[in-house]
Amino acid sequence: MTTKTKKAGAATLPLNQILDGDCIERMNALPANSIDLIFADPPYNLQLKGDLHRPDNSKVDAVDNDWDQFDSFRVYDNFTRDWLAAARRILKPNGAIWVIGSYHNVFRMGAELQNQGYWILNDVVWRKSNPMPNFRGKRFTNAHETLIWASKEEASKYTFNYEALKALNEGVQMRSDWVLPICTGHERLKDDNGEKAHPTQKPESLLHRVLVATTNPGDVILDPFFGTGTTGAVAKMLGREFIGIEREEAYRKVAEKRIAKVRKFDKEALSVSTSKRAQPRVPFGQLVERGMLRPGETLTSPRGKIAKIRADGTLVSHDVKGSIHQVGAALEGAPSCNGWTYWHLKKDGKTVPIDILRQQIRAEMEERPN
Amino acid sequence: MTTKTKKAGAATLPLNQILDGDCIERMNALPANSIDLIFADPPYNLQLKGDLHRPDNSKVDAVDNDWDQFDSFRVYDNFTRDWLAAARRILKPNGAIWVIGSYHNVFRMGAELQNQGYWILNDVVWRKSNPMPNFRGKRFTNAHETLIWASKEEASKYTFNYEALKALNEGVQMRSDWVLPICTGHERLKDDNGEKAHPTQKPESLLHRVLVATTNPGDVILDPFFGTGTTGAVAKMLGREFIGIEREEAYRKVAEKRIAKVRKFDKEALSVSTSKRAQPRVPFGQLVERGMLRPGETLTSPRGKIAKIRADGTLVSHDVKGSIHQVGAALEGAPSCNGWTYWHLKKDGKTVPIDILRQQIRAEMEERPN
DNA sequence: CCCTTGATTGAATCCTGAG
DNA sequence: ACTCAGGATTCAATCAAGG
Repeated sequence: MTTKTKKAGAATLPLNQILDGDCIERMNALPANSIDLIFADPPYNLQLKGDLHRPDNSKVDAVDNDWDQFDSFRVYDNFTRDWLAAARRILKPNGAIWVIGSYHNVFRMGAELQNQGYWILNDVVWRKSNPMPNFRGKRFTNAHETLIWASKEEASKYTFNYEALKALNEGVQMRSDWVLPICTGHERLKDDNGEKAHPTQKPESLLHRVLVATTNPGDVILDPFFGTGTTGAVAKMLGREFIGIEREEAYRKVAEKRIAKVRKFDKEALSVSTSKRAQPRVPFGQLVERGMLRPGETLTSPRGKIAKIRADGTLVSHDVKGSIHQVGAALEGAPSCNGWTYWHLKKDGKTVPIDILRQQIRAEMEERPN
Repeated sequence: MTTKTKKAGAATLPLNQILDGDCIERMNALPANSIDLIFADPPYNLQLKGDLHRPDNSKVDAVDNDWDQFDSFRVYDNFTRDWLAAARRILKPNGAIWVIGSYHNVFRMGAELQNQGYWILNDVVWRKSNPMPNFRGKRFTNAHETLIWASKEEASKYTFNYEALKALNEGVQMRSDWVLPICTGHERLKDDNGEKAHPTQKPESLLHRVLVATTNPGDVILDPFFGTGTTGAVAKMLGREFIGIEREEAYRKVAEKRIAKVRKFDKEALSVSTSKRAQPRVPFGQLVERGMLRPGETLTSPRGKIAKIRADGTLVSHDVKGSIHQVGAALEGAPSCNGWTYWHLKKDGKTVPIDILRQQIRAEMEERPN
């Protein structure tokens, strides 16, 4: 993967680069509706305190009376409002965002996401398997951080690789609580003095799960608080494109060096389990046309209902006529019915769902795609 | 424990009673600085559209009660602001509050808590061991709810029974994520028709942990959204005083009957509250996410079969795709296969089963349980 | 009595493409 | 924008019934 640009409407995107400067200005300079996914790990209120200014630009002092505290929330809220608005503009209509935070800032981010019309899809808890203990024993060990996954708007057709995530979780659907270790050991980047290069480096396993779940290969992922580039490193591994924004030169340098060393996984490794929805549609009538089923033959349901196949690929059962789905639904008094799994036929003495015939056709299409 | 009143400054408190009517008016009628702890489970403002059916076509019994309907975020925010303000006035200076919610409302509650000068001590995640799945496969299983624990103000000397919680947790610090089952079975209260008496009854184990952690015997606990009285029932068991407020007569009746039956220090209830530790199940996908195995790497079987690892933790070998177990079984023509012992990798020149990687992760979990 | 099997259920912002 | 219809989609726990 090399640095390149990508056409997005009239303008181009600076792909696989780390932009310097203020993330709001940088995002405002990008074309609207051009980004597939944003991952954002913004600074927390506490860490911002030294930098905070009142709306009139006077410095906020460290006194913790109520007014000052409210004032600092207001400054943080303005900051949150502005970067979330800039992010929303550049997201594609079907784009989505992830934000991560702790109780210091995540409630304000979540409320502002909702206020701006983002549509929350899940809040996800990153449950740290090796958190820092609470040394003074005055509170519960702070053992998790919260992520919020939201689409640009309620109507967005967001990306979610359900089957891949289910595969990652040994065949049961992935839950909203993720147990993952914090970033330590050789993965934790050090600066020239051997100190940790960034105070809150996120583990690559976290980004791996986020990107496998909610992007596809080739998607463009933007991280406005790039830090030491975990998002970029994992995006590159997974065959995605990234755009990073980071105002601290020291972090940019570490990130560039880090990402240069990353190798992309090979193509076959990047394909993931897909759902049936992604497979080609096979009309039931095709089974009849192909002679796999004969008009006049009967199908049975698990509970003993019977229907007869007609030449046009519809079924008839007493006075009910229609598609395999409609007749199944009508006989069960159900709002809907998947006829492919509902109706069965006798084959070699065994009763099997007609879906196995569809699978045969799909296998053929796989071999000889048209 | 009987109904009684307690001197609180000039006024008295209606202890161990369920007050009817609006919780804001009722709280405003109580003396200031008189309550030790508030536990609040307000309406979540779920915004459900159509019906939802399970794959077997049964209909999900949704929370569609009038009390959960709000016209807009603005209306909900005003409601939240008013009841949180009323709650704060009646809390003692060293008092604290717990609120519980989901992503629909918890961010708005958290932000307003901060705005009003409450001091957040922890956000706590209730990880449900048996949540309702995501039936359509469109999102992550919504497997948790969030609690926020906050003191009345930053300077409050709040109650935290560190050692008791540590004991509850088999000798290690209690973390901010709690694994507890949802309320089902005989604990779930039924109405006269045998239907669930309340759509969102909380488990007693949850309240047990909250009250043991942050109150002492004799403390006064107020619940402004009392429902069927879980807070009151557990408070009574644990020798605390409670005040409930509930505007629905049906819920009040159920709660009164329930609490009358509760005996103090009910041993069985105590034993229910300590959740058994979950078996550490390690999905193969986690080895990939954690970088212990790389997508694209190959695994081998004892008899020389080869498979390649994909980014979602599945394997591919020629035209066979699936979990480590599925692919192993297919290649051997066997009905099943333990992929952990079947598949091997090269490590330090030796061929070893991938199970040693799982053992590594389990060892880590052993060291730092929970 | 035990064991197996099947039915039921839980705070849910739960479909999508063709016409 | 809309409607219509194909057809994809579930985990853990409790409890009752049957063997």
